[in-house]
Amino acid sequence: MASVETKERILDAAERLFAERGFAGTSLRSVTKAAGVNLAAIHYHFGAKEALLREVFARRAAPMNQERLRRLDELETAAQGRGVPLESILDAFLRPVMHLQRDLAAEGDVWGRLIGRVYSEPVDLVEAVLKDQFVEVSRRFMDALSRSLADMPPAEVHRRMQFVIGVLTHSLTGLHRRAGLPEYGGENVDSDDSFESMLAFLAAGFRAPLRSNGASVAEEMPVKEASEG
Amino acid sequence: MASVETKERILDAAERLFAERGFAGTSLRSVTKAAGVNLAAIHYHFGAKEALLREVFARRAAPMNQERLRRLDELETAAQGRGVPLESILDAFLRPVMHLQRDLAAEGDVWGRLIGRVYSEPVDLVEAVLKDQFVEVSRRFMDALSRSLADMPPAEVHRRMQFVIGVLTHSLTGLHRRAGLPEYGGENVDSDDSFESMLAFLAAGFRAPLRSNGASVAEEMPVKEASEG
DNA sequence: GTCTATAACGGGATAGAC
DNA sequence: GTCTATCCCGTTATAGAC
Repeated sequence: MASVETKERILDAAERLFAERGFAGTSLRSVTKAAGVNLAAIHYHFGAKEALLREVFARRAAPMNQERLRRLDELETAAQGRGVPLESILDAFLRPVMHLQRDLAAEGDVWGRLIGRVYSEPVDLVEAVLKDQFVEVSRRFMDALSRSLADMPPAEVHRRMQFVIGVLTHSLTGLHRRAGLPEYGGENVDSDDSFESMLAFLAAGFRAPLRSNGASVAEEMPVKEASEG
Repeated sequence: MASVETKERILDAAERLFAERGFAGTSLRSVTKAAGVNLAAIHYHFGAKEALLREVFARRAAPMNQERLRRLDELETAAQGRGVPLESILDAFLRPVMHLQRDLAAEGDVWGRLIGRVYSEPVDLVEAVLKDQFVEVSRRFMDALSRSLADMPPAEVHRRMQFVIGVLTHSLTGLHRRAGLPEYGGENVDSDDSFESMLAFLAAGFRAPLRSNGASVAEEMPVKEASEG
């Protein structure tokens, strides 16, 4: 009876601490302290630290990704094989994250920061904990994008999808709210305006034609006048 | 004499380990082992773990940011107050990172991964270690962008600049090379093609008009029929 | 299911010889 | 400048009482 409460209190506390300090930076003792439980309770319920992170993450990610796939299914059914519009695909990918982030933030939760942070944990940890949650979503959305953007090589679609994920995770960490420059306004990342802005940015970026292979990293930048070095 | 060598060996080893495992996940003992030096040598040369991170980061970031500012100066001089084109500003911001990343990667260095990772360290650490390196660059580029995009509110410019940073840092971590789906090609993030793709994506995204305030996060997504793309 | 107690180890930092 | 040795604390994980 109290076991369920205990388990959820541990999950809540761990979610917050992992989000704020990362995996290595969070001690199990700090979790027990924040949750008001005993150290042994964590090992009883989860077995080990890494398994705790796995459950913390899966608790939110699983329903979120189901919702993403549900929306994509709906779009593809409606499209009847004609290819789903890019904006709709991106919307189906991004909106469930934002919904969940917003709803949980209202309860004081920090899922948004966690998902952003977990992406930058050491690779081994990510593969052990996070990868399973995203394999299907990645494949399904990549396929949908490739069909929608038939002119774009799959490798390029994949690359641009990584840009989308970069924008998403960086926004979710909300780091710039404090690390950014205050004079330009501490806008909330999860506001509706911000989501619309993100969607417009990403859709336009995704559609950008590849430039006529002009400059390369090796060349200098295209400054006309001023000399350079 | 050997002191300089020792100090640089420590910096090199610490750069690699911080990049791979993060700050909290890296022990000073692991650094000494990788560098082949004594534990006390780190405290002699740097004083404390956080100061070591600061020096590791500043060693690369300082010249990189000077180069960014030099390029921006050049552009603004050439523009004679007429406003620098968006693409050139983004180029000046992004290319020095890519140059440095590519040059160091050729020596087996991992600066790219470090800069990507450091951005996702706990906020307090970022403010203590990283913020100083970027205050001037942020202000200068924000000003240039706001002048170039005179129609866009500064808060929106700031928001979109965060999107740029999200794409940049996520690309630099190179995480998707392993966590992504292998069948779509393990493209190198630092290839010239990838840089051109990023620049085209970001410039187009930055120019995207704000949508006519149609949907909001609270509303449902805009599935009409199945029409167009 | 929850507790106390402790094992077994690794962490950052420092003193002081050389 | 570089070393050894050590302090002192925190870490994960487990054993076993209740």
